[in-house]
Amino acid sequence: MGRPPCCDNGVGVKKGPWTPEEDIILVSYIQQHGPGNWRSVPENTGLMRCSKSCRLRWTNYLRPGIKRGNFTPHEEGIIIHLQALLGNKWAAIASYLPQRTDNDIKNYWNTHLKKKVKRLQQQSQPDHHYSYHNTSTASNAAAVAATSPNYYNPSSSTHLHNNHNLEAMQSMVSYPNTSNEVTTTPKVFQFQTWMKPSPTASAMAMQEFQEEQEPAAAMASSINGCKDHSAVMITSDDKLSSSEMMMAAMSQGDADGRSTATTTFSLLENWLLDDMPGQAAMSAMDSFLEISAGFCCADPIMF
DNA sequence: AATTCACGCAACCGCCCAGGC
DNA sequence: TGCCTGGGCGGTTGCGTGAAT
Repeated sequence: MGRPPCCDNGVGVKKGPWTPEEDIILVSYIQQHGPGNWRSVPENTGLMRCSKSCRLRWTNYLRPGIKRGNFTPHEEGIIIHLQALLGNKWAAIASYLPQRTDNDIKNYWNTHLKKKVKRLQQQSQPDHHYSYHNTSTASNAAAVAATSPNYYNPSSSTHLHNNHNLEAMQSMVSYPNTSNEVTTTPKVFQFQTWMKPSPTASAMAMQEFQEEQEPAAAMASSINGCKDHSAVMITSDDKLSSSEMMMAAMSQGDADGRSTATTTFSLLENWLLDDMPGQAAMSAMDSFLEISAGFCCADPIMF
């Protein structure tokens, strides 16, 4: 027999949409006391809400820095790709899109991207010899992707598959994660996986994003989106997390080309090495640089 | 203009996990 | 060691809104 829901005991616990007044009360309380200890929030504020409801309202709606709606093709690409790699680990995916909430990403996936990916999988099926036993699982999607000739161009990417280096990197992933970020997979391994061939559907989806827009408009959108993103990062008074810098760097790299490659790369280094202590970081860096030497000259990263 | 339908999103529900005792 | 509790997460629901008929 499980524990009763936290809100079960509350006769008179309010449900449904939050009012602006409730929002103000919650925000002002958190501004004074900080987030956390959610149990005490309804007690101390007089809000007739359960603690979970308060936490959700804060994390999904009221928290500063949240970007809502209008997912860019860039963000869609990240979501599709990470969903294929990680499955429905929305919190983990959200950690790569710092301005988005897991709930937002989950909703967007369920309402937009899932259909799109599914449709593209169906479209691509006649063209392939692969049998999709269960394309709903991330592992299968990734497995299919790993052998997909439609997406993966061996001639341009063989340098990304230096087994020696990849093994060296994988051997380091057991170090404790000292970062506060929510990660289910150490960053080095994530990045290594990221550089691997992507799921067929993901690749096709992203191809479709490009095709859906006029090339010039797509380029403008991409650049504007990236620059907006970067502008937010640069002008923000908040201290940037490494993952934020990572995303900004990747955006900037796309927009500005190789001129920012060096800067971008140092940001990538910082982001990757967040996970690791000194000696391991240096060791990882050596391996990473061997791979990245090829990466810099490879086809543009897909986002 | 009224009704129906589809979609998007905020919020809830229930399970799981980690930490404290 | 086991229980209790709070917090986190993913799945699902239900309402509001706009499009279609």
